[in-house]
Amino acid sequence: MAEREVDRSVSQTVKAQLALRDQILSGALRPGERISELQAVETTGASRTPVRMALVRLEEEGLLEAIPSGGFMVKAFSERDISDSIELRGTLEGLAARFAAERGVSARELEPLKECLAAIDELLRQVPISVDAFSSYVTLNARFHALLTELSRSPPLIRQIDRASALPFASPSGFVMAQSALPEAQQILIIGQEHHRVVIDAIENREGARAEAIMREHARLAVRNLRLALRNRTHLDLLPALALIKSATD
Amino acid sequence: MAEREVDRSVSQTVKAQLALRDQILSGALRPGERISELQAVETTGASRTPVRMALVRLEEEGLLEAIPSGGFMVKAFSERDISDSIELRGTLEGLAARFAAERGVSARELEPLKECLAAIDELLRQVPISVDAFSSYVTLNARFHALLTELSRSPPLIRQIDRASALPFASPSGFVMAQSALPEAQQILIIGQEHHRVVIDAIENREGARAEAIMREHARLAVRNLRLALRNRTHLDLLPALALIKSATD
DNA sequence: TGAATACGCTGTGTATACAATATCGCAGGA
DNA sequence: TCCTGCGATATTGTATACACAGCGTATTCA
Repeated sequence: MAEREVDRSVSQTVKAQLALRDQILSGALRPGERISELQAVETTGASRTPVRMALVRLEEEGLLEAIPSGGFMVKAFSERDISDSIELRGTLEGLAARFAAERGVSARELEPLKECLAAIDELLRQVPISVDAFSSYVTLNARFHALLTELSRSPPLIRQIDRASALPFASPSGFVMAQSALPEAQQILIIGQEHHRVVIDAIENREGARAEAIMREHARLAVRNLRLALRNRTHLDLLPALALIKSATD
Repeated sequence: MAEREVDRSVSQTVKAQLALRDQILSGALRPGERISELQAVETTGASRTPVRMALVRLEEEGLLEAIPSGGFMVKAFSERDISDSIELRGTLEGLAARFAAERGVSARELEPLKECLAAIDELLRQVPISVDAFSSYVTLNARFHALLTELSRSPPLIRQIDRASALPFASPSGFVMAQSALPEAQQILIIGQEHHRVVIDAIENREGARAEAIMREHARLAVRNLRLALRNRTHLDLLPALALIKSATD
């Protein structure tokens, strides 16, 4: 134990998990690289048990992959893996929107969504949008998606959506940031906001099919834009999560 | 250590996980019941570290729930949780079928699916179906769904479908067994088989939307039948997985 | 007699020691 | 020179010990 000071305010497992995730997302650990427990113990300061725990959790999140002979490696993603993940989440959110519409949502429950919508409207009034406003947009957008998911009132579905969003590039914030690299960024944000407006309207009028369709379109748009952004890799370093893309895209 | 003989042929973690899952699914552990590590150590014969590992994995599978103050409890499911889980998997499989259709599948890749289909046809020729044949049907059906999922060639999607099928009542075998309790069981199996036939046809003709629609319908049918089966709880003990349903369905 | 405090026990989180296995390198023989 | 086998080393899997926290109970004081 010696002089290693232990921070008791937060569990060692969580601490190790966060530290490891940072290392992966920041690119300190390259995709495909094997990650050894001992090495992780040194860099995180926790001991082997919590580190192992953290590694297992990160595997579940999808950031790591178990090596059959033992140990873990940083997972590498192809461009298609990423677009599939986004479309996957869109499909799940579509189902959530349909559940919300079919099961009925009170005006009171819809209130936070509408507030979110209005706040984003306010932000988008700026042309061009400032860096600060964009950052607020990312937060509000994530909040909107989370609230929408909750409306489904289906714990199994919510759980699954959370898992699908665990990969940084598949999270609402992730793909908004990817799109921001495009010159048409502002236009894209405005279209996205239009989708948000439509889905609320569809849920209010209990039109399940329409609510579902618009969320899927929302995701498909994101996929198209991500492809564009990857073509002209200009400001792509904006999105550290993309460090996970394997260099040799197949 | 003393006289505890250790089985080295399979990892202790896996052994503990299987033993615990058996206990949960067999109903030895009631839903909502707290499960203590020490108790699990005694019943599984493994030591605390692998047991903890197994508990974490079972939590990820969705069978257990972490208690904030520490420890785990057996998760309880409402009837709606179960039908949502089935519909969720249907939606995911629909996406897989669409991917398969849109991305194209060679005749060679479709071969195993068709063999599966033919084998099931053979089984269904018996009227009424024997217990043995039914058991073969369950296996073949699971195989069909797994093969179909593979055809999507989308690792993220396959991964998600696997997770969605982890809960026993959400797996292909699970809901087939639930439906078997109904008097119209034979008829239901025949309709299901028709769905299988259509999805292969749609994939062959690259009709993504049709392939997707039929898989969703497939799941919706299962949900309807599950509801029926739960109404007249006659042979419901056929499905041990349903031990997880909380007694007071909300 | 009731309430409050203290003590003890059960159980989890963490650390570390030990055992088993896989991989890599080196040496010897074909 | 290449292949194979054996050994050493490194790393994971497993077991257990220790510490701290939460909770229940019992005892004492008002």
